[in-house]
Amino acid sequence: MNIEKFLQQKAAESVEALYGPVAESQLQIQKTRKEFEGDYTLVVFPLLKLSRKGPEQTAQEIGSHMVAACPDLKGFNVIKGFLNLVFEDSFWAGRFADIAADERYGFAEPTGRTIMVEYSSPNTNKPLHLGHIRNNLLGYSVSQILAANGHKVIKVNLVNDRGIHICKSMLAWQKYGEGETPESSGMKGDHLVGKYYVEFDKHYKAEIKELVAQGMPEEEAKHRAPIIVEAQEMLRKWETGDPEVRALWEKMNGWVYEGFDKTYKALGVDFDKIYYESQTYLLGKNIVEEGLEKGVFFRKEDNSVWIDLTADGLDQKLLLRGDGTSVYMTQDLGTAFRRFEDNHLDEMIYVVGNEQNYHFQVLKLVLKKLGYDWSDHIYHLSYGMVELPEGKMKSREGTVVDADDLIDDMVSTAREMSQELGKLDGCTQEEADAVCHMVGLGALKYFILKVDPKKTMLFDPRESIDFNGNTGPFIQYTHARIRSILRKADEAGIVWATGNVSRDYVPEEIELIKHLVDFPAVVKAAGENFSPALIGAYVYDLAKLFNGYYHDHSILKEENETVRRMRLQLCGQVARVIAVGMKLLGIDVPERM
RNA sequence: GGUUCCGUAGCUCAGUUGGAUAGAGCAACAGCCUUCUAAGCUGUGGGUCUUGGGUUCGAAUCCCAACGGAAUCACCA
Repeated sequence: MNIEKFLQQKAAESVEALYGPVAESQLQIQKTRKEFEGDYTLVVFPLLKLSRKGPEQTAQEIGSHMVAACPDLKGFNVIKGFLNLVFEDSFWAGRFADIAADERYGFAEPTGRTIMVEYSSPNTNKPLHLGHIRNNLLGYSVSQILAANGHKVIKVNLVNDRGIHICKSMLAWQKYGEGETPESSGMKGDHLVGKYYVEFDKHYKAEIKELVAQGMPEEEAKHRAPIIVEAQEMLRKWETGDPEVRALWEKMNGWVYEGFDKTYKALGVDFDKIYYESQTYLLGKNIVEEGLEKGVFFRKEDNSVWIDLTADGLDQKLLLRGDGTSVYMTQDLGTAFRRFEDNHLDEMIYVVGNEQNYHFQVLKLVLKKLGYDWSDHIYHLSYGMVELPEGKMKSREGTVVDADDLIDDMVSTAREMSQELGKLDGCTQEEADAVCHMVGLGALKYFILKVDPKKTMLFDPRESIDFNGNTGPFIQYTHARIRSILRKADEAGIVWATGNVSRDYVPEEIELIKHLVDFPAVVKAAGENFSPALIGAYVYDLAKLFNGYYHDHSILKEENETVRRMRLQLCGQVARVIAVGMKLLGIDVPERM
């Protein structure tokens, strides 16, 4: 049951009885701000035309009528044009009982809708960095949130495993690698391959410089440098299926996948299906044919195929090269088509950085012009870049924050902090390791996910990510403290999960129950807005509320048995909602820390 | 130059379809551990919501303009 809707209904009845018919949009119910007394507030300004009275008097009349008509309401007060309504404690006791009885609290009923979420989508020529971390965490979290909203979610990863950039790493390894392998070097496979990508670039730049010194224009040198010519030759060989090149490609990609798997595992993300571009890059040509037949596309003299989007405020866009080979857009048209056909998707979500806004705008528009209705069900979850204080991260300039390094740093910081505080002294090494990983990753994930996805965010490597304040560890710590209380209650043989409970609440308890009541609406909003940040803010507020309560009221030491039981149950539900909420962010919470 | 997005405290960020005196955290300062975990709690200071117009009972939020920043406008993916 939605309390806002319930109150809106009650308000409508009262307003109609007092002043006549009223539109739903006129009845604005919102939570009462905490500096005023009350639970929910009706804004009466929009109703003044109906009542033909001043705000104060209108609010008084509606308030009196509502309280008289609804036994759950204890009273009301009016400040300016705001009617603040107060519920009986018994009402909140009822809501709390509902929550406790609902084993799937926060999860919506199945909708029957199938949604595919594509995220991660790395290149196999270099290791993952902080930008990929944001992508992965967002994609995974949004998938969890959509699933909680009752949708069937298919998580997919489209690996960009072919193309000139891959050949660059391969060629450099062939020329300068001297047979180096992950085993022989002790390097993680993706890092080893990345090393040769950088190596290529070094030699390439040196060759360009030399050619320019010999008098060649720079633009020409970029195309004529021997090493790039060789890389392009390698790509041609790859495309014709040259066994030697293919074998090298498979070997080096294998190293990269092994490396990626470790990073994915450390991040706690996974996929239901992995696509490889080497298998999908030929898709889409039939769509190009179709577009030509329908007259939506056109062919230029050089045989290349285009679509003219100038009437839509965009440019002309290439869809197929003159030699008949495909481009990025061709493949994306093909894969989108294939995915909707094969999976009967209701929605397709691409978690891709905002640098590709234009691409997705074009993709949707092209499909629309071809007459595919499902183009409306493509959504580009466009997230902002992660910037460093110096600006954008650039792989080739070495100004990237490496994903594995960052994860390791976070875990070791968590370990240092735990040792300093003596938190894990009683634990086995295994338990301690697990908690440090949980906390370190919790700090990282929360740091990333608490920011609105669409906004550019800043990461300063010189300032380590916080473990105090509005952070993942703060929330994890709150959970651990609650679990500790419940553990002690059980150890002391206190029966708290069943039996009579007090309904005599302190204000902080009402606040906690009110906050718990909001959870399903927050999950819904997070799903509709594809925003884990909403969940993050909610869970943080809940933890903060609880910590204040914990500080001021004893739980285990409460002598009145029914009060103590009520408090323990409240703790139990707070811990549960924290755990579920964090799970939607892909963050685990510990039993102790 | 065209298109899109952004501009809130010293810093990092919240601010639900327009609603009450714009909120957190960090940093700074002052307190609270013989009491369920101090990764916690309480308090103080800190704001022309970039600027200027407009819409209205009411604007950080909507509209227009200016200024500042980012992305993109590839036969790369």
